[in-house]
Amino acid sequence: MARRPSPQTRERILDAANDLFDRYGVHAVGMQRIIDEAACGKNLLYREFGSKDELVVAYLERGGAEWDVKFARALAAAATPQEQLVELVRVVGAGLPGTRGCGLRNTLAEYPDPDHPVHRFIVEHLEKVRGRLHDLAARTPTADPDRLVDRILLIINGLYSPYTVIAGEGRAAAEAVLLAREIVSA
Amino acid sequence: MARRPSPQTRERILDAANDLFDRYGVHAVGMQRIIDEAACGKNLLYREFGSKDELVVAYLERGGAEWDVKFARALAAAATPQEQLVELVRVVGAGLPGTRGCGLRNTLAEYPDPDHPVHRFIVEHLEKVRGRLHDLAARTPTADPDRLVDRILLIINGLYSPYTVIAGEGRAAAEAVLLAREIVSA
DNA sequence: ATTCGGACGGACCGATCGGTCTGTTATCGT
DNA sequence: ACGATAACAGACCGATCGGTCCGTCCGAAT
Repeated sequence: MARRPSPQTRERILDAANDLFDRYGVHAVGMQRIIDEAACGKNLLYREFGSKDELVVAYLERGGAEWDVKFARALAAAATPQEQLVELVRVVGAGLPGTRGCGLRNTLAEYPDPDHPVHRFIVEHLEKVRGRLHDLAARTPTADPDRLVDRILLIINGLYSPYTVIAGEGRAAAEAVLLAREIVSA
Repeated sequence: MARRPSPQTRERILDAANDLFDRYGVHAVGMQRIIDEAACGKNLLYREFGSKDELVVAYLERGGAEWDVKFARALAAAATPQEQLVELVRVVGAGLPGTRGCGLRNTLAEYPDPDHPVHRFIVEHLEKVRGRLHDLAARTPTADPDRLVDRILLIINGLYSPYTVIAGEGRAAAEAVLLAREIVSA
């Protein structure tokens, strides 16, 4: 009959939101700014994403997918589970420059209300991450996989700290890999 | 002649701002909310603090002072520089429950613009922290104090991660102390 | 008792927030 | 060519943002 809805509009909007949320944080970015950046009508954005919260969740889903890529890359780059954990730390550190850290963790800080869907989504994702790390740790010769997970997460979370990200992420990233190597071989 | 300005009003306002900023983040808290909480007139707040940015800086100064207390406590609680570093990690971990992490680091994430006075203040403070850690590390028998500082900071920053703070800060705090102990005695 | 000035509440400012709705333009299928 | 519909722009909504300003009230010094 008539004009068909373009399937890539949703992606274009999400691209713009992703960039702005990553750079400035969720609360600091208004919907109009996203609309300007995406060069779309306000109607279109609210058709694709019913509310800002929904858009934020979509942004976080993409962030979670990026983490999956990191995880897969680390698994592929090393043979043993120990080396894979170290490689994961290396991948995280290598991904820091030019970013503001981890969108999921940064956004979690902006939504302290544990009942908020955005908060719940992030915690859920991070628990999944912990689960996958645990699976990996359980396949290492360590006597206490939980402890190994705690330590690796401590390092990764430390790398994602705003302080680390902004001041000298280079040194921290290198040191994190060395520390991770010692931890997994202990 | 007339009524004298009460010297504790400034503290009362700062108390309210401190509590709200700590709990919800800077961007999420409006001035009116602080005024309501402090039960003061809007005039008074803007006489004591010329703008929201100034109030935020005052809030961060108090956060910096709290860090100084933590540092002093760690120095007093142990004899050797190695043990003092471990103690510092322990103090940080012990201070986590019931908080949203570190106000300075959380606020840094909210002010990504490196030219903004709030951003600059935080980076300046954190560099001072690094300096004091370096002084401490230099008095340990380690061959590479810089590396030791990087590792301790990685742990502390990891503890202050929103993820650590919200999900299971107990395990992380205990593990951080153990890891710090291994690091300083390596 | 009068008066001076600080504390307070709130009206008010322009701008922006998230969100809704309408009108115009452009592109498609028939 | 025509008509249907998606995409776009923007007016508009109430609420809130940071910030200014004014009027009232009250406490203390004279």
